Amino acid sequence: MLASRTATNTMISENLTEIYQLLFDRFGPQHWWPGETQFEIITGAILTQNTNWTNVEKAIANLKSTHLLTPEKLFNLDISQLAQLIRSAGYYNTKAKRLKNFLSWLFNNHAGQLSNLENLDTNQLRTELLSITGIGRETADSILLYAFNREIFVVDAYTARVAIRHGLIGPDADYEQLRDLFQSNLPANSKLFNEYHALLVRVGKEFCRPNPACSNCPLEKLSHTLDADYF
DNA sequence: GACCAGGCACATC
DNA sequence: GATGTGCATGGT
Repeated sequence: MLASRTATNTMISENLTEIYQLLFDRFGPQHWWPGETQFEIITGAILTQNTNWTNVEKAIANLKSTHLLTPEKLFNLDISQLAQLIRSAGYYNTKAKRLKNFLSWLFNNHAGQLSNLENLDTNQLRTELLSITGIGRETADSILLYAFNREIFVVDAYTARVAIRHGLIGPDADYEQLRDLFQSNLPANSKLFNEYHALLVRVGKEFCRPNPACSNCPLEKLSHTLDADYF
């Protein structure tokens, strides 16, 4: 049992490495997360929930052009004004509240300083982020990886689709099982996790779509690709 | 006009 | 615990 389990895990590691190489060879570095500051990355992570990134870019451009993209400025900004500035990102009333929730937590618990969060260990920071209404697992993990360079693998709809379609995990895997798949079978390296997740989003957008089946996908060469019965 | 996009909380069963 | 629904803009 132990031997077969070890062999299986080794195969998964090899498959994950092969996938990474195929994606990186095709697409090259993705330069994620797009954002000049830690706070811009965090803001983008909340604004991009179930939303196309181009819509988020417009909202962030508004916050930048009005010189409001700092924790202090947004914390003091009227929520209805914030909602209007981020309108293009969709769900703008909901997301204005969520940004405010994050900022209230930051100011009430950490003196409004992102630098104070660097002192928290990854598990504690993750737990605290998840306690904020409007910050779920993907958003928390995006913040941990892309804003704080923590060794957390971000799971999203693309990650799940690629992993399930290529037989790396069963079709009913939940978020934490998917995160564990990558974190337990890859070296704990935030640079690798950063690039890997970005590449999965890239291949998911361009090829690994629900329908029709992919064509000319860089992962066609994988030997363990399943028929697309799961989607 | 339909469908999709780098989710999440909440109600209901 | 699983399932359904509201939230909303902008591109294809």
